[in-house]
Amino acid sequence: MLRKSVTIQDIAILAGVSTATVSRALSDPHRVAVRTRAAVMEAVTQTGYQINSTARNLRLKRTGSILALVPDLANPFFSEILAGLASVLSAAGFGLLVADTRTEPDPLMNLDDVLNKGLADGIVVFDGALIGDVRMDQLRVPVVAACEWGEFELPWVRIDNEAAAAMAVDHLVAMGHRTIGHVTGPDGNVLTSSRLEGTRMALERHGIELPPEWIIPGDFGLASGALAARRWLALERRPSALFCASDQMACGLIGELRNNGVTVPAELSVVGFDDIDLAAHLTPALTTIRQPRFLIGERSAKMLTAVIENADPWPASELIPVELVQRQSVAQYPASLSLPIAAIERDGGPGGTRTPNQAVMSRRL
Amino acid sequence: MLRKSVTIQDIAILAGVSTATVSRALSDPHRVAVRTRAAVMEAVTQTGYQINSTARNLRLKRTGSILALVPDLANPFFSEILAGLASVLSAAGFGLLVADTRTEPDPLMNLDDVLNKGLADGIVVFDGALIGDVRMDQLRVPVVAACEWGEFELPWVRIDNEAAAAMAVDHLVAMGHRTIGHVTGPDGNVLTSSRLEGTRMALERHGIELPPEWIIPGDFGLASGALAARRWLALERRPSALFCASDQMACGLIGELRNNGVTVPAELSVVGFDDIDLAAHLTPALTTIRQPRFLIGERSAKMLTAVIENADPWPASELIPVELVQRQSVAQYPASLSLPIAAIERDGGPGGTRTPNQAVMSRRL
DNA sequence: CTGTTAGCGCGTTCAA
DNA sequence: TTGAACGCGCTAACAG
Repeated sequence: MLRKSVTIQDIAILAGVSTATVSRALSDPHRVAVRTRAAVMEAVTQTGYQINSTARNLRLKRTGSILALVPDLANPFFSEILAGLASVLSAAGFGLLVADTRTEPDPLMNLDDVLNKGLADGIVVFDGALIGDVRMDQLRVPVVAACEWGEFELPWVRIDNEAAAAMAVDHLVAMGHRTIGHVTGPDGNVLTSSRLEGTRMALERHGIELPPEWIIPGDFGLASGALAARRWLALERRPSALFCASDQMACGLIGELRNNGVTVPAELSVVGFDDIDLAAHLTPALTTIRQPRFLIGERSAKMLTAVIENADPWPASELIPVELVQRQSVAQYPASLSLPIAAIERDGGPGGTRTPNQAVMSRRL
Repeated sequence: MLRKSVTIQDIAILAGVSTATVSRALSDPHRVAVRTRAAVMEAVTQTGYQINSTARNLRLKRTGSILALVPDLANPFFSEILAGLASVLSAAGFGLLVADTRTEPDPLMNLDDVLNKGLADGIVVFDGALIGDVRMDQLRVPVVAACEWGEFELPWVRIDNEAAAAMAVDHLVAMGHRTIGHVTGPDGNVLTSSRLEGTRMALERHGIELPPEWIIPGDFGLASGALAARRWLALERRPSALFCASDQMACGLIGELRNNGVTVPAELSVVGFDDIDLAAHLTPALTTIRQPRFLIGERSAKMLTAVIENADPWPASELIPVELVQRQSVAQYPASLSLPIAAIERDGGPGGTRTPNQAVMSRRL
């Protein structure tokens, strides 16, 4: 397997030059005479020489890779972000190292260690829960916080969760709903609180009450969506619309409702969050808030490489814009309007569920 | 940011010993006197020393990480496999480097290069399409092929796609279906052909015809499932069951059918492939072939680390067992039997759709 | 434009 | 049980 590796020395001898020249010919070709360069290249192709990046990195005092710290690698939410990361990193000559913060050697092992172990030239952290108690003042490498965030001081890339939640609520209000509930994420999560807060504030702005029993606890997962459905069914007074803090929960919710003979959006309108691939292919297709995940990955990577290369110590954080994707899980309220025919009879024109995005977006305050 | 890093030298001076002793105290503690070991450890904690893995790797002639070559990082199918890989790799002290073979610097850049660039101590390749024309005889590091495979000589970890397809078909036959179609993966894919072949052979074994028009082309994606639904609807003579080569297609299919007023499983039984998370939460919950993705990752990693550490040149390839997960997208045929009461009347016992796995498994030849 | 020299930080002989 | 010395393969001064 491991054939004796050919080094820069071998090339030097073969090409009749010094190792320094070989190094230059490889890293900065135009700083070497054409003839010698040719000789070097000849030797390289002839031997199949491959530069030893470990030695190079040692000399350069770098590692050549950046590390993504993900709370759950198996969660598809992150895969597209990783793709975004990889696309800019590989273009910039960095490798992408991934680690699951929940599975690590010791789960939750001293994060300070991971951050300072010198495994990477920079780190993207997706797990806000972990960052809380890290001493930011003595980080060895630049760190960017993506998606989640907390009270720590760190450049970040994320969406405006409160504004996004407000977008969902505004849409439901624009569609005529006045009784709106919210299915939340897990307790203690920043995303949970900010989306709930956004929901609260938007409702308040519209002068709409949010009774505590309409705040249904979830955990972003499918199963908790199904649970939420049962909570909703058990309600004495039910809201006509539910804004779920994740698409997965919306899926679970809609499925369980159907199992109980409740039709979405006829009997309940639902808005999700994320715009996972499946959202467009559910029945009904899910109206949701789209997070540009690939873009989040790209921006995080760009930010990190900028810090590393320019030594720009403090890059500007970025708020990634989200958008409302209207599909078919939200109906006009009262229900009669959701039937095109009824809508025509009443409004004298095609209203109902198929309004194009812009129409509704512009109704926002 | 980058504070002057403390090296083994600093520790040596601080502890009043030589660098060699420090090195030993760290890598092989019991080969050093208790007192000196304590002194070293003291100096280590005092300074916050972190071993420089680049230097270590250079000395040890390794990189400390293994590389996963994935055709599409954004595809959630791989995320769980990556989690499996990461879990055993990090336990074994390796880092997990990921690269998207379609996005790489030059998409599809010379694979020989990637494989031999010396970026990793071992490689897991998930993209069978890439391996085809690599010269296996001069690989610098061990390579394991996962999931996909071709005609090349390489240790692999995968499921038996033909047997898995047969499992799906056998189940449908056991449920009374005699007209069964298949929605395929993309052209030219090994998975596509093996699953189709498995379907073919199983049907033949049961003496059931497979008319060409019941082989509906797909590409594993959601949209192609919806397309397949329209193909099925347009059929003059329709099969009573469809085996889809991926869950995503099954989702798209079921959704589009519902849009057209066709109910699954009442009017069409559907079996998927993969058992993605959502499968259990669709309506109807999807009966499917479960691929243990996390396990596939784990086994690939174990195989690779075994080769690297033991220098076992040729580990035994592994066939990962799959299982049929029965849920609600398959009905007894003829349709009347799908009602439990009818089943009881006829069989004198609880048959129907809820038969435990084993019952069906054992019906296989 | 090119060669010489000196490390990057570590593990590991070989003696003591 | 420990220390001195060497070198993994490469790049960055500094001469020439």
